[in-house]
Amino acid sequence: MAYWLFKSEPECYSYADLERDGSTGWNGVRNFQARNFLRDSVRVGDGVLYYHSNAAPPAVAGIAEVVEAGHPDPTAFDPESEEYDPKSKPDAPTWFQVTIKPVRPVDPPLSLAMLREVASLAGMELLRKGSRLSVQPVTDAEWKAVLDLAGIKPAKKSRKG
DNA sequence: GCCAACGTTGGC
DNA sequence: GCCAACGTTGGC
Repeated sequence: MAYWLFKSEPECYSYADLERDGSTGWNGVRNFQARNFLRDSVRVGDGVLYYHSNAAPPAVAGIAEVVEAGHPDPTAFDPESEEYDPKSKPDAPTWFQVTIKPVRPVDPPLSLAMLREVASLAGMELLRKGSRLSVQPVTDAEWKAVLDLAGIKPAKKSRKG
């Protein structure tokens, strides 16, 4: 079980949009490092911090969960899509997506400014100067700290009976 | 709107 | 393989 942070501009696709849709393919990622995470590392059941970039304020707006691991991003094959990439072929896809579902909103959202004030998050990729990675790993400690700030109790581990 | 930081492209 | 030019990201 691993944790991730996914960025989305709320004008484009917000956490509320995810709740409305029930689940979504995280498509349109066109960065190789992020692609590698989606293709190789993100697993079913992983936790996702849903981050609103280019927002006022930029903030973690929700918690999501991975329901399908990496598979080809269909928008890359679609000439009608803005994300179309003719170099990506169905038999040799370049771009991948995972499918996520909403778990619960973070309300009020945890703003970037608030996260910067938390000592235990000082090493977080999101807070690194110049960080632009749209799919990034989150450590166990960072995940716990963020959920704690959001007032969310960690999910009970099923106890061996 | 500004601009720093970054990733990609392409000439050589 | 280098690196300048360019386009994009994303906070402010």
